[in-house]
Amino acid sequence: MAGEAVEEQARLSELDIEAIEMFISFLKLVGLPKSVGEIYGLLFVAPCPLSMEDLMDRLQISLGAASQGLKLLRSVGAVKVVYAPGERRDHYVADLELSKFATAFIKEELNPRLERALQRVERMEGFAKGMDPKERKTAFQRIERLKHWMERGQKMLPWVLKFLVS
Amino acid sequence: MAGEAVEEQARLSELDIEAIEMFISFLKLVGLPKSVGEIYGLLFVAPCPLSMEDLMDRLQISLGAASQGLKLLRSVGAVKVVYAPGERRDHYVADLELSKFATAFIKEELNPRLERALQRVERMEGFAKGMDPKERKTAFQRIERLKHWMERGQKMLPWVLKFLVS
DNA sequence: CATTCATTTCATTTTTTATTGAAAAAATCA
DNA sequence: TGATTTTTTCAATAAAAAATGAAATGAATG
Repeated sequence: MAGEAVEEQARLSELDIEAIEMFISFLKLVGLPKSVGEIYGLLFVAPCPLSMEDLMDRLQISLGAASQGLKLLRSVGAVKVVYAPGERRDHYVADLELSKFATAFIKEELNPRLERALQRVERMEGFAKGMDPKERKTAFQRIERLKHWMERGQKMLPWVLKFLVS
Repeated sequence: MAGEAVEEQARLSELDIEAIEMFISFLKLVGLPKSVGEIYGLLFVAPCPLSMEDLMDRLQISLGAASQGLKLLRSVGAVKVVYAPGERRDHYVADLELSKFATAFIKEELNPRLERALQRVERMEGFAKGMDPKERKTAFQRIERLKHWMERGQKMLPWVLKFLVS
């Protein structure tokens, strides 16, 4: 009980910083907050599993941010728990398969929107039927174009997925 | 000077609302604010060109939001100005080519990040060289994986673009 | 099973982003 | 040109999103 838990300086290497900045930037693209990018970036280049406290100390983020960020990353499969024998704390490693983010984005963001959009298009066609002739024609043309785009999107997605999932 | 400019009720049809909601949802995906989705959605189904005031009245958005939203939409080519003879105000129509949004996103968001990322990867390789043997190996493996992914992304983009641009 | 340590949850605060509207600038018209 | 209308800009405000940290929950240890 003598050696006190002196606050570790917990520095980040230049390599760490590059990785972190890179992932902040890319994950923002799919709507993920900075803290998630930080966590994943650090884990991506970490030579060994890190505990939540390691992450908090080195990234200077709060308990809540660390816990929530890890939860999210686990939920998309981008981070795995590693049971370190003799250690009380859970330790985490990055799953290096970056397609995890893309597939999660497609499943959680894109596909639901596409589905809702298809329902909308049907409703829109219903509304367009009740318009007067001249306007109806252009309305249908435009709705048709929307449909065309959704179909195109739905055709492209599986292809993109196949391309992404190594 | 008798007939006063009584505030128009400026209702939105059910069709308008479906279109607006749909575009709010999709454009948010590429980082565009709600007001931009509203404007484009309304123009997309409008049977005739609308003025900025039309948009403000019907969408209940401010002058600033209308002006800035139109500016952005024009800048990506998603909205065109139509000169209505005898009319003082500019009128706007939607360019129905939805790929405009995708290409703008790729040019303005994706590509710049990819370029920065490639520079980062080079720097990271430099840093990794100065690490001790055991850590160096894994570091290089991971950086290699990043490179692999960027290349894959860069290969896929032109293909996606070709697919999108009808 | 009681205590300690680790993690999650969530109300609050902070930060970021979007919207507003008044003032400036630009365009139109007589 | 000068009066008037339209559009842009931007500082202030409002709204949305993210981060914080204290309290609740859940595990591990002895």
